[in-house]
Amino acid sequence: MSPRPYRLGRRKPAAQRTRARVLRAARELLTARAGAEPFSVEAVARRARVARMTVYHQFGSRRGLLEALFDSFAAGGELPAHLAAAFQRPDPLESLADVVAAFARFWDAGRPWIRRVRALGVLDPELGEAVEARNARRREVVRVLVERLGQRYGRPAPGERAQAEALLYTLTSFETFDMLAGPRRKLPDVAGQVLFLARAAVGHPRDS
Amino acid sequence: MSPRPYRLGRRKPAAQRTRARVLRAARELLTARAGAEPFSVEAVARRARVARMTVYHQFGSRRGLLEALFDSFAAGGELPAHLAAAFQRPDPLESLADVVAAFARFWDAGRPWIRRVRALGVLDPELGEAVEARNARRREVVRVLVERLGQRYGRPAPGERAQAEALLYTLTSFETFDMLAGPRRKLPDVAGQVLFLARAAVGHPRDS
DNA sequence: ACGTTAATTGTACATACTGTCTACCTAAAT
DNA sequence: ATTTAGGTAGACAGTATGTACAATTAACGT
Repeated sequence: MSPRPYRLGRRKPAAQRTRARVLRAARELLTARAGAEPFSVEAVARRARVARMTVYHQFGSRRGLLEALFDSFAAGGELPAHLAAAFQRPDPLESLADVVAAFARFWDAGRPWIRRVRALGVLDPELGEAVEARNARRREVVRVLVERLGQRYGRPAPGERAQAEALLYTLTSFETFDMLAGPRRKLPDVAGQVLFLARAAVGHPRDS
Repeated sequence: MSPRPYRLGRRKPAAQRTRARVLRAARELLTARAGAEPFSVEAVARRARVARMTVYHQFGSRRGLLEALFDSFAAGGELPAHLAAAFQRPDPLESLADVVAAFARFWDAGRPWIRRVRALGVLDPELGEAVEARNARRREVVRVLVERLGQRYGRPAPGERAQAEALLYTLTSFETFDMLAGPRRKLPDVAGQVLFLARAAVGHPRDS
């Protein structure tokens, strides 16, 4: 009765390839220009040339597919490396600049479809929670940053620390980048503006 | 063959009452807590105790309903009066403070459902355009504000003006307020933080 | 008073999507 | 050879949109 042991072996890469194909199709579908075919499991399956049942088999549900998409993006990018490099800097103000730049590149890379996924997250509370959980890392980054700034430049007011965290969290959000970038602003410009506000938020306007 | 003239007369208020009832139901449905029944014409009609056909008759489509909802909110509030008052101020920096406060109250009043409508706007491009058009007024407000600041305090650099406009437009957006407010921050706190950043954005940090 | 108009409703329809289920085929593992 | 699991196919119930057509009702114009 107990199932005999079974490892996937050679089948695993094949399965992961179809998985990747589905994720790619989902990303493309969400990126789709103004025509905007609505995002549906059916459409994803069609585009990936896969049976709809395969999608459910691999991701469980529409929600699972979107969460997996978000994760694959976060895992595949260079964000962790950039953040690590940012915290190597001796001066926390330089860390701040690097962190802002890192998130700017990160958001910019996935701009068209991240916007849609976040919108879906607003409409579907459970998906929203999952998406929000992906921001926990950013929350932590901001917290550490503010802490180091406090140590280096000494601003011990307890309320101010929370305020600075809230501001930086908002300023480094996807929404801020997305709105500031608008339809055609260049990435460096936007990152520069965000950094400008971020420095003001932590009490260090202009250049030092 | 030409239809004989016909004014609604006494029937008009009755029709507008059902219209209002439908809009109210829509707003309530969008505000619905975590349970989050999905927003659908069917659900709105049920809640308004009205036939689904009536909704289509009055608003044309799901999209039309949402646009009408947005408009009714903008028309009904005190925002225009607050903005007018803001621009009465002699000092444009005081105008800025009032404008920020006005939008803060405006967004705060409709927070739960505005978030959802905007998400729907991201997913449905045509609705998105309609929603974006509602922001034209804010865009203009920001433009005039920056212009007056330039006249009063003299910062003629042409690029800087566009930058300041972009920043203020982003800072006064619903998304900024919504993120900064989080689940439980108080309105005055948030407005204060936004104003803080806004002053920095136009080159007047702190108090004067 | 009587025909007309428009708001509202009821029913039905074509289309599309979600999630679930059952059955099946097949390549790979044991 | 037998078992396991990935992928497929078809059907199903439930819900949604948008449209069409007919019916009801109350106010309107003459």
